[in-house]
Amino acid sequence: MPELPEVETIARQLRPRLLQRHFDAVEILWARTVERPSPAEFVYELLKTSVLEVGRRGKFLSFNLNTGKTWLVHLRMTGKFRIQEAGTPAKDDLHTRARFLLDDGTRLDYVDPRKFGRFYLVENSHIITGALGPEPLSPEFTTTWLSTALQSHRGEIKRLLLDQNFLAGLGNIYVNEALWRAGIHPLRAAQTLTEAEATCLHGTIVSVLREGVEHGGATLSDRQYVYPDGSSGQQQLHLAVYDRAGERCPRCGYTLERIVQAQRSTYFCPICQPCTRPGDG
DNA sequence: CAACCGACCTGTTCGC
DNA sequence: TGCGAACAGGTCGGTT
Repeated sequence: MPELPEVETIARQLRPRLLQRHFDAVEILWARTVERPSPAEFVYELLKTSVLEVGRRGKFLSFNLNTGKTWLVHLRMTGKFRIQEAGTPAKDDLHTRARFLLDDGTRLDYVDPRKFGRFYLVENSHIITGALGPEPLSPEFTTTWLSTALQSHRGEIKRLLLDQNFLAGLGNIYVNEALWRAGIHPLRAAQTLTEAEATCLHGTIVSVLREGVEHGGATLSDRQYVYPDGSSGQQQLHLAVYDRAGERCPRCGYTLERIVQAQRSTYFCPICQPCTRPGDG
């Protein structure tokens, strides 16, 4: 499910539920969910600790613990958290991979059908997130930075924007949307973007992510819950191109196209996103 | 280096 | 209806 806006929404929902709470019980039902340390050590280290801070870095959720360690979660494709209120009959999901009992009686389930999501418990979050690129919604992500950074990359702009070590948090949905809004063809070589295009792209990356957060992220699959409290996002109603091959471009009315790039679907408008830069013919 | 590909997994949808 | 192929919001590691 999650790109930056979805992970941010999850963090915001979990924060008030987890701050100052202790873990009274921790169960790992699918061992490979815990990347490090071992599942047994993970359980041992988490038990009886409390949560001082809930945050996000790129697509990672982070929980700072009173032991000084940090629990990081990457949800990958299908990871989800679900809060089950104290005193209500707990519903079991076939795909629950880990369970946490909090000291207020709340149960926190980690559900992940495809088992791709990973937990990390580390002394310093930098061990896991240190190589990530800048946060697109932070002051360090500036037009100047983007414009300059693009110049040293010969590869396709879409692939580059999906690279978390270049910029942290964009995924397939928001990259497609940002490029469409900026009128930039996804196959363009990054370093061929003009300064004006880089400036525009910077603006669309920020706006598409901000809107995503404002709308509570995108919920693509209609089944089950998505967020810890059982709610869904609304950003999917505002997507112009993602998963819309064959439909009309909201801007010009031409038929949207799908191509495959780095083994992932790319959606774009061949009219609004010409494959050459302005003035090249 | 960059591009490519399989691996990791399960579920849903689409085409014949 | 059934069955296999393609596809899915992500990333890593090994090979050209």
